[in-house]
Amino acid sequence: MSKTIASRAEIEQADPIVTTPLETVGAIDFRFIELMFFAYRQFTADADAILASYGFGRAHHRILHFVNRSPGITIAELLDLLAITKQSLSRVLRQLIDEGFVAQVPGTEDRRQRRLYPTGKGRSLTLELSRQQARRIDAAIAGIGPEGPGVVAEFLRRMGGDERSALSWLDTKVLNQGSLP
Amino acid sequence: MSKTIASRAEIEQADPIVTTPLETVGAIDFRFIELMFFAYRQFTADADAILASYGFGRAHHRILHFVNRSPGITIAELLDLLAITKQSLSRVLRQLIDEGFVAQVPGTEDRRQRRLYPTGKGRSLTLELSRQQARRIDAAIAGIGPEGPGVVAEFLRRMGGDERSALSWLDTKVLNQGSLP
DNA sequence: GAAAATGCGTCAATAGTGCTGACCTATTCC
DNA sequence: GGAATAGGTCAGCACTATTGACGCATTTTC
Repeated sequence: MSKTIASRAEIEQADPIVTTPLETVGAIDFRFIELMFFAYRQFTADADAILASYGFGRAHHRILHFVNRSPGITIAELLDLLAITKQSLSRVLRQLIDEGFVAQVPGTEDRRQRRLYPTGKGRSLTLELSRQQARRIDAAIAGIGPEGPGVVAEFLRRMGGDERSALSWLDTKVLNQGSLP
Repeated sequence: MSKTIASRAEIEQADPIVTTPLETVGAIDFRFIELMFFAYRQFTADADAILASYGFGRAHHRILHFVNRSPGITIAELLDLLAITKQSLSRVLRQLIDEGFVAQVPGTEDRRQRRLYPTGKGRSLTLELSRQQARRIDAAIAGIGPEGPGVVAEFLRRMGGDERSALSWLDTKVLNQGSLP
C-alpha cells in the first residue's frame, strides 16, 4: 500500500475553496429558490403543529385533504394524486380509518373498490387545518394589489406544470361528486 | 368484559360519513393549498433527480445552497437558517465534507468556529441544481405580465413571514462577504 | 366458464431526514 | 481559573418514503 493519504493542503490545491457568494443572476434570482423554501416551510408549519397534537404527520394531512376535496375517491386515484406507493399510503391511511377520520365504502359499480369518505370528525379536522393555511395565504395575498390572487395562482399553476392533470382531475371531481352510491 | 365492539353501522351512525366535496370558500380557495403542494413538489423534483445520482438528498441540497450563498457561514448560522438540530445537520454535512463538496476552515477571529466554504466541485453542483430550479421558476413567471416577478416575490416573502429575518440575514451576508480570512 | 387482469391489502426490509438526551473537546470571556 | 460558547459525536427513536413479493376478491376478456 504505497498510496498516500492526501493532506488537507493537497486536497485544497486540487479543488480550491470558493469564497465568492453565489449571487443573483439575471431576472430570476437565486433568491426565488430561498423564497420558495421559506414560504413552504411556514405554510406547512401551521398545520404541522395541529397535526402533532393528534399524533399525525404531513402524510395524514394530505390524505385527509384530498379525501375531503373529493369524497368517494378511490385508492388508485389517491395514489395518483399523492404520487406515492400503495405501501406508503396504506400505513397512514389505516391510522386515519382506525381512528375514525376516514371511512371506506365498497364501490357499487365495482365492488373491488374501497371508496374513501371523510367522517364528520375527519371533515372538521380538515377544516381546522385548512383554516390556518388559508389564513396565511390570505394574509400574504392581501395588499399586493387586486391582480395578486390571479397572478400568484397562475404562477403556482405553472410551477406545478407537469401535474396540471392532477389539478384538472380535481376540478371535475370536486364539482360532480358527492352523492353516496 | 361486557364492553361490546361497535359494529360498522353503529360507528357510522355515531359519526356519519360526509359526501359533499370541500369546496372553495371566499376569495381564498382551498385550491391555493393544492397549488402550493403541487408547485413545491415539482420545484423539488427537479433537483431531487440530480441529487439522487450523487447519492444525496434534499438536506444536502439545502446545506450546499446556503454555503454557496454565503461562503464562510458558521455552523450556528447554518443551523438558524435551516432550523434543524446540530445532530441532524452533522450527519449530512459530514458527507458533503468527506466527499469534497464543502470545506471547513477554522475562523481566524474565533478559532472555535468552523467556517464553511464550497469547493469548486461544490459550487458547480450547486449551479447545476439551481439552474434546473431557476429554469422552472423563470418559465412559470414568464408571460404572467411585467408585474409578475414583483407580485410573486412579495407573496412568497409574506408567506415566509416569520422568517423574514433569515432572508435579511442572507441579504447582508451575500453582499458583504467573500474574502478569505 | 376458465383465464387474465385489476383493485386492494399486507409482510418484510431499507433509506433519508428529522428528533431528544448525553457527553466530549477546544477556545474565548470574565 | 471557571463559565460560557462553538462545535462534534454516540445512541436510540419517529415518520415518511422506497422496493419486492404474495394473497384475495372481483371484474373483464376470450
